[in-house]
Amino acid sequence: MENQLFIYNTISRKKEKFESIIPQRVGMYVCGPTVYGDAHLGHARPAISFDVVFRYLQHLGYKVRYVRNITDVGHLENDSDSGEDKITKKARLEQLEPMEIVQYYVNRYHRDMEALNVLPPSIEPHASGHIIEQLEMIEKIFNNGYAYLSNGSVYFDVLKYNEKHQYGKLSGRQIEDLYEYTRQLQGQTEKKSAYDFALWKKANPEHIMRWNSRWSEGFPGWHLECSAMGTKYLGEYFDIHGGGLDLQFPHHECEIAQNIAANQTEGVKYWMHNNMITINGQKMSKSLKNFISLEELFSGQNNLLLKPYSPMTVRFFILQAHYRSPLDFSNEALSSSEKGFERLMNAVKTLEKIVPAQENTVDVENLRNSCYEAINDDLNTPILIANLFDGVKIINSIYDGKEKINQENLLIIKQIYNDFVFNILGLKDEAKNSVENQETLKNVVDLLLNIRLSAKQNKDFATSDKIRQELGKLGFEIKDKKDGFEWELKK
RNA sequence: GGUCUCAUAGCCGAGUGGUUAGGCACCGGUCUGCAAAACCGUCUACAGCGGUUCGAAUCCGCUUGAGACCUCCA
Repeated sequence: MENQLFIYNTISRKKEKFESIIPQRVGMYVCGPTVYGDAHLGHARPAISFDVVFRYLQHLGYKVRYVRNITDVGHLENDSDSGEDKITKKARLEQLEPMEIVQYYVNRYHRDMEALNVLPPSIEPHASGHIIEQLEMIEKIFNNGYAYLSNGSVYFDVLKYNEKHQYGKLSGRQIEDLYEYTRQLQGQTEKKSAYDFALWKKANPEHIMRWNSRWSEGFPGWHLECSAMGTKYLGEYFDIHGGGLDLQFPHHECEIAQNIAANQTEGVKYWMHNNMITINGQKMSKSLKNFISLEELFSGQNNLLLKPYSPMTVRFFILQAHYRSPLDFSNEALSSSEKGFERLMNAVKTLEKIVPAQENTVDVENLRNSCYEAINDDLNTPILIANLFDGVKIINSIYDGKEKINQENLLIIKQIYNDFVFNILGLKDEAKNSVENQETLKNVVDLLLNIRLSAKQNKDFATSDKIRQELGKLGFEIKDKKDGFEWELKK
């Protein structure tokens, strides 16, 4: 029951039962960022979605090798007609070494991912560190007759490939459909047909990032790194390949073609694609310049933001939608996530305060089963969260004395919240490491509230209200209980 | 122009051929010296038009609208 995981496989367009190729082991490759700018909300989505996949597979007892690459060469820029690559352009602009730019943004990417509580992958290979592997792959493709040389550049021969294989299999396209609207690109004349793509690009004189090869001094094509690095670290056939929906075509389609052309295997068993984050109904992306960086989100420094949102608010916001649905950004939505997340965290804290009874009136088994059912159904985190909120009602009712829980079930429900909230969804209590744990401050606040309690007992409400009010101004929330009080510090 | 996806209450977002998703907001109640928190309750939707069906928001068709990909993109 607990490991009946079903995953929606893009290539079959169906939910399929997950069965790893090698028992108890999973190889997973996810397309990482191109490091020429700060990570934005859109980057958080695959990172978090596949972080949950990574966490859940481990929870199920799999030993997972998770590879997420860093793209630091090769991507041609949209508005540049010189065909220079993105990293190079930024470097010349700012008079820095290309690798200095790469390092700068990689560091910042790591910082943002850590804030979001995204676990680091097992291996994080750089495209620039795998030029040899990419050259070897081109060699294989070339020798198998699916590539041709033109002006020092090597192109993949899509028409040739399509004679025996189906180019467009992943994205459900027919090659004829592609023909009509293909844009006129620089270098088009070098290609035999419009949909051929570069495996190796000869570098222009001003192009700084370049490597020697038997064809020319140049750099690898845009789709090759994932094929080469995936194969190197996970083998020619591995379990899961993930990435954004926008990479489905042509990027992942080209990967499949390269894998078959080089190794006679598609390379991947389950293809998973996360949907986009939109803003005003339109995809958030660097090229559309409608993005909000994670740093801005956390600090509130962006005109689109009414206030800052904490990393866990952002994570919770993303998890409240299914990974294959589009998710629209809005301040209202983020704010509700913030409050909802707080409610969930409060219940988890309440759980620690519950004293078990002899009798039991709650059904925690049912709760646990519905949680597994949700996550097993193609990682349905919104349903999982809804179930956890049902549990919040149970927890609060117990704490209010309206329901009873025995020792055994209390341990189970604690386990459920620990597993699902922290280990699988990867949420964490952001207030945890703050003042509430600082002994001295805690004592001081308790002291004040004990004075207030005496004042209340003496019907000196002026004093008691003043204490509550002043503490409130400092961010403390006071909750009066039957025989005393509770408090917590709101950020 | 081609391929495809989606249209759910004030907002965000699941799901389903017949039974309450959930969160946030609002309103009412319990509790409280007053609050807060918590709990309970109210409101209760599936773009429009046809069709299939005992029954459709869920299946089919059409219309309208939105989006993605076809070009770097998470």
